[in-house]
Amino acid sequence: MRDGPDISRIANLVGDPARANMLTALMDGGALTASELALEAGVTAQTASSHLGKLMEGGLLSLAAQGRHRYYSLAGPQVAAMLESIIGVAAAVGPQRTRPGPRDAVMREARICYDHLAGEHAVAMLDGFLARGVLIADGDEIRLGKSGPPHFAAVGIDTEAFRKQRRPICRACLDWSVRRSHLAGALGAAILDKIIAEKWARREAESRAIVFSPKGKMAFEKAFLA
Amino acid sequence: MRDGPDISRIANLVGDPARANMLTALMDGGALTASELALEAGVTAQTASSHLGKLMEGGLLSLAAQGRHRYYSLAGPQVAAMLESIIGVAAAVGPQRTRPGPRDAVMREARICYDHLAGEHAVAMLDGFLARGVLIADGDEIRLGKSGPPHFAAVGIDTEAFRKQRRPICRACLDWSVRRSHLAGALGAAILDKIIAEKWARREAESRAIVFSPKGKMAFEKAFLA
DNA sequence: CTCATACTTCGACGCTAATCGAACCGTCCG
DNA sequence: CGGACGGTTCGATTAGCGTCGAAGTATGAG
Repeated sequence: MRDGPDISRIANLVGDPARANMLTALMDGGALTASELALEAGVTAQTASSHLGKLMEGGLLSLAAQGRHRYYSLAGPQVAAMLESIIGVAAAVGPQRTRPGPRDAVMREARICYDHLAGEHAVAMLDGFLARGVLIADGDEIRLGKSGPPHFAAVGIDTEAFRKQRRPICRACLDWSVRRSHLAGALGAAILDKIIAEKWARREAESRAIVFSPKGKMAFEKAFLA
Repeated sequence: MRDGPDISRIANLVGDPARANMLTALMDGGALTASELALEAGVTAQTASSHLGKLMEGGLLSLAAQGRHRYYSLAGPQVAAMLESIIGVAAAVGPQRTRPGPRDAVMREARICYDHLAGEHAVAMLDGFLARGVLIADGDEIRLGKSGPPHFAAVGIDTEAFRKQRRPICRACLDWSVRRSHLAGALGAAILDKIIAEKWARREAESRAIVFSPKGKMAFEKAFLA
């Protein structure tokens, strides 16, 4: 009845909550294992496997098998752009139903995004890193600047050790609330670890929100924003 | 488990074939009645009404009630852009499954889009109209040029009669195969009517493809491309 | 008023698809 | 080797949704 490519087939793939969660978790361009994606989506491994199969068949994901791990990632920037635009519509249209309460304000300020910090503080932090040359934006990628390693070593984060991992050290991750990038990757994860370890902030129960203590916030700003 | 707006809710709305057809039919920015959309989607009026209700609740459509007609249109350019990007992914990913056979080549060349001509011939025709000033592009809209009415009157199409209808005379409709606009609206429908009435071309059975006869093609080009 | 048209609501049917338990293939490690 | 772990496949259950027939509401025409 209609011409053109099968748009509903693609949209239907994104239309399932579990699959949508998986896709958004991959939006930073990274690769995650099937188990990680199952956890992210909040479903069991079998269910996740079924979903991943459908996403593969639909051409939205690409797969890199390494040993007994299978790393899934988005099939390309076009897919990421599509998800972006859907998020845009959902954000423009969604507020009608989820009224922004105090919890949401906290979420906007600081929260956990997979394993790193997100929200206004995270965006400000990345801005600061880039402004001071601690990190350098290289197109889509982010690299350590010359002053990077000593800067992080001063607060007890060994960037040299990251190089041994397969995981990229720095990665930009789009922040839905601020609409700009924050820092993901191994370094982003290490910074979050430090925030938790130093007890500068604590996780809200049953939520992804992060609440800084007054003293913790000052220490955090001194360490990463100065 | 995940932050941000409810992306799966939006995608799910587009994920149904009937709804996807309705949305793509509205992608030219025009407004269509509930009955027209039902026809476009290939479902009954009741089913269409149910779908339209969901699309409204989801914030993807806006509604203008006029008498006993209810004109639905996309809620905004953001929605259109989202659909664009989904179409882009579907087109990039789809070809793997529907290999382009001879039937598809015919479809690309000429086919019916609701009630008007689409495909390469249709795009070339609109290009010609605009180049010669028969039609004038006015931003997103298309109007009749000064030479328009006599030009169409010469082939037996009375553009004056169109003015009595509520339906817009000219409308641009995005062509999925050529990725540029072709002519829709009352004038587009009248041209297709003439093509069929003069037996310049015939409809393929069970398909939306249109096949021109050699003589018919010459007559068509003489009438609309000269 | 009566009839026709445009559209929505109600109710019931059928089918798809999401989900999980359990069993089945691999790979890594001791 | 054998055991642990990561992933997928199979099967069965269940819930949700799309679909249409029929009835209901509103608008317009004669």
